[in-house]
Amino acid sequence: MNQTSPAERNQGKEGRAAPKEAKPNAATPNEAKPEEVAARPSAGEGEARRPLRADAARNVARLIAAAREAFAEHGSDASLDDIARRAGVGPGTLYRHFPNRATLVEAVYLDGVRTLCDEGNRLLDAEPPVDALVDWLRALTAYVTTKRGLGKSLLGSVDNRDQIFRRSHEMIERTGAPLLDRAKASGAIRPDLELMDLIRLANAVAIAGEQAPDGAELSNRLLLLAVDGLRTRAG
Amino acid sequence: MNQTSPAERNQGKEGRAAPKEAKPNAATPNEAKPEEVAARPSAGEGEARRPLRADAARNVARLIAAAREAFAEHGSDASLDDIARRAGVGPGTLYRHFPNRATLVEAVYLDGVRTLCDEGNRLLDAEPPVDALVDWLRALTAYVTTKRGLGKSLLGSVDNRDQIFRRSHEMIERTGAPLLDRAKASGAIRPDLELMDLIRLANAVAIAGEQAPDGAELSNRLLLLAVDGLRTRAG
DNA sequence: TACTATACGGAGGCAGTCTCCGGTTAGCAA
DNA sequence: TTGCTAACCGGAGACTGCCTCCGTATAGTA
Repeated sequence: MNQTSPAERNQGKEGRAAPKEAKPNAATPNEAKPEEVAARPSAGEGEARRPLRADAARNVARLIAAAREAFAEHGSDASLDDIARRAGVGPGTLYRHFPNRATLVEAVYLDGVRTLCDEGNRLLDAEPPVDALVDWLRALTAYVTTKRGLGKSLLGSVDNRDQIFRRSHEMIERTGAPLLDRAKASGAIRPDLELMDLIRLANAVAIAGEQAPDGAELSNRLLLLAVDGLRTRAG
Repeated sequence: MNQTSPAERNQGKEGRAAPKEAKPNAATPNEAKPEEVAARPSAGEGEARRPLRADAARNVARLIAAAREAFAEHGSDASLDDIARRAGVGPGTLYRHFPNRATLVEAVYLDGVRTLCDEGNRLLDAEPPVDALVDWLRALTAYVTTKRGLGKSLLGSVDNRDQIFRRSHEMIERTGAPLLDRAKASGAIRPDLELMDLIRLANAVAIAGEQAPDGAELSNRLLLLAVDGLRTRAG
C-alpha cells in the first residue's frame, strides 16, 4: 500500500490533524507528463523507482484535468471531493496521488507550463512565423491568467514556490526564444524586441482581463492591438 | 428576534447556501467602541435606535478580542466556531452580532484602528515628545502588520473596503499629526518630516517583518534604526 | 416585583476534508 | 495462458466548520 502517512502530510495546520505536507520528490506526478511513466512519489531517494501502473497514470491525468476545470470555475479553494467526482475517481485515489491541495495546485500549475511549452514547440514549424508567435502569445496570456490565480494559493509553501516559479519561467524562456527569433528572422517583427517584453505584455493584458466581465475576449483584443504595434512597419 | 435573514447574508458563494453579506449600517457594532452604547445593527435607518443591552455589548467586545487573537494565530480563515468558544459564547451569538466573516474581520480591523488612535491620544501628554512619537510609531507598525493580514480578506467586499480603508487612514492622520507636531516643536525631530513619511516607514518595516521568523523583533529594530536617522542632529 | 423585548446558545443539518481497509486489477513470471 | 501479488481503488465513516432555529434566559423598565 503506498498510502502516504499522516506524518507525511502534516505541516503547521492547527485544530484538526494538520493537512498533508507537499513532498518535493525527485520524480512525482508533477515532474512527468501525467501519462508518462513515473516513479511513485513516496519512494525514498535511494530506492529503486517503479513507474506508476497505467491505470494510476490515467487517474493522475484525469485528476489534473478535473482540477484545472474546477480551479477555473471556483478558484483554488474548489472542493477536492468535487474534483475527485469530476475525475471519476474516489477521494482516496485523489489523496493517494496528491496528499494535499498544494500538491494538486502545483501539478495543475506545472501541467499548464508544460502544455504551453508543447504548444510553443509545435508552433516552431508553423507559417508564417509571426502568426506562430502571436498564437503562442495568446496561449501565454491564457496561461498567465491561470498562473496568477493558482500562484496565490501556493503562497503558503514558500520554499517550493520559488523553485516552481523559477523552473516554469526557464521553460517558458526556452520555448519562447526560438519562436521570437524565427519571427525576427522573417522580418515581420521589429528586431529590438526581447522575450521579456512579450512576457510582460502577456502579464499586462492578462491583468486587464481579470477585471472585465468578458475578460478572455478583452485580453485577446488587447493582445492583438499590442502585437500590431510590434510589427515591422512596411515602407 | 433580531436574527438576520438568509437573504441578508447571501453574496455569490457557490455550492452551499451563499455566505452572509456584510451589511453597511449607520450604527453597527463596528461603528462604536464595543462597550459603548450601540444601536442594533438590523434596525432600519428611519427606525428609533435602542442601544444594545449590557450583556450583548459585553459579548460583542469578547468576540472582537477573541477574533483578534484567533486571526493573529491562524489568519483570517480562523474557525468562527473556535472564536465563539474562545469568547465563551454560542455560535448563534456570534452570528447574531456578525452575520459573516467579513463583518467580524471589519470589526477587528476598526477596533485596531481605534486602539491605535486611543494610544496616540494618550501619548499626547507623554514626555519627551520624541519618545511619545516613537512609541506611537511602534504601535502603528504593529497595527500595519495586522491590517495587511486582515485587509487581504476584505478583498471580497470591494464597496465597503475602500470606505473602511479611507476612514481608518483619516483616523490615523488625525492622531498622528499632533504627535509629530509636538516632536517637531521640541526640536528633536527634523522639521521637514511629514506624517506620510512615517506611515510609509511603518509600512516598510512591517513588510520586512513579515518575511522573517522573528518578524516583530526585526520590525522593532528596523523602526528604531530608521527613527534614529530622523532625529535632528546636534551641533 | 412582574413583565417582556432582547439576547443567548447549542443541537442539528449540511458540506468538505481525510483516512482506513476490504476488494480489484495491472503486470510479471512460470 | 494462468496464477500470483504488489499496487491501486473507492467509499463509508469520523471529524470539523458553517449556519440556522427555537426553547430558554435575562436585562431593563414600569
